[in-house]
Amino acid sequence: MPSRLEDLCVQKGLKMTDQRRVISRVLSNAADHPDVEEVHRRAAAIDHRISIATVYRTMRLFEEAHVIDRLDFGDGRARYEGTRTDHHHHLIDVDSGEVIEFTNEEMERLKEAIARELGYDLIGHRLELYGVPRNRRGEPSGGA
Amino acid sequence: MPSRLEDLCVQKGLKMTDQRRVISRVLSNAADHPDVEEVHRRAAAIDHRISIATVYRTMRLFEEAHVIDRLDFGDGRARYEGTRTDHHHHLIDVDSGEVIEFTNEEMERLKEAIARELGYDLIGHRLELYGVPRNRRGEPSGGA
DNA sequence: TTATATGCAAAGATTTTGCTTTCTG
DNA sequence: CAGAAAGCAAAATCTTTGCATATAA
Repeated sequence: MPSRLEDLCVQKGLKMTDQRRVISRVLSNAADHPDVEEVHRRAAAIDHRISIATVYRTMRLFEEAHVIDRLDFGDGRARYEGTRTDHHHHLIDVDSGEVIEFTNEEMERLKEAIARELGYDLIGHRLELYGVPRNRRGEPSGGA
Repeated sequence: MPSRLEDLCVQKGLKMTDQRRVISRVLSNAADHPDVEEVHRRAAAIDHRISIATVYRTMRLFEEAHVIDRLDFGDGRARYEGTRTDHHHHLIDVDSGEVIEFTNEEMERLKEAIARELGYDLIGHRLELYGVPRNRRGEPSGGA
């Protein structure tokens, strides 16, 4: 059975190879935000005939076709998630590294309003919040 | 005359070398968001006795001391700006690459509220809007 | 003086690319 | 079959680091 993202690829007219099917499946099943190395690891577990170069090339292709979204959590490498219909954002728990997704209608409205006010049409945006759990306390946020 | 950021460094107890003074000055005078290479270029124009390695080390030091903020506009390298008192964000003009800064009190409140609702204390955040000028036309804004 | 900073070049990490072979449509 | 994709390894970016020398406090 074709994965959700595989369907999306076909819909967009992408030529489908075994590798792309596997990567589609990995990303369709991912509940998290894997980086390229992790995608490659999971893909290779399904079918080892897949190189890291192909993963890189495929991620770029998928990104340009809007099949996936590239994320950036500030750690120097790209993370990915399958493109979704809901506009959502991420809160990164800096203690655990956990990523919490959230949606917020007011935020959507506000972003549009700000862009319009500045004379722009919004075509993209990125919001990440970095936080620490509220009931855990005492973390010194001091220097080095 | 010491630059604004040089004062900040001294205030934070950082040992001041000629290189750090020059970098402080470059960043104090920057109205944009230079990357490391650009900082090095400008610093070397003032005093060539400064290596790219020192710029990297100094940027990290300054960032950790909260003398500067690291930004990320999604192009794979870090950008910097002197730390300011106002919480501001960036709208990137994807046509020209120009970066427009803005502040928005409602946004500040909203972010805090969202984090609190999710059970977190906000310690950082990042918001970038990507837009195209509204009075320039012809760009098909199609896509998913 | 003594710990710290700098320069240089080598090493790391992530991502891209040239070229040959393989495969999709 | 023709043009596109994959694999592999080399290269390109951006950033960090080891070590000897120079410098701030």
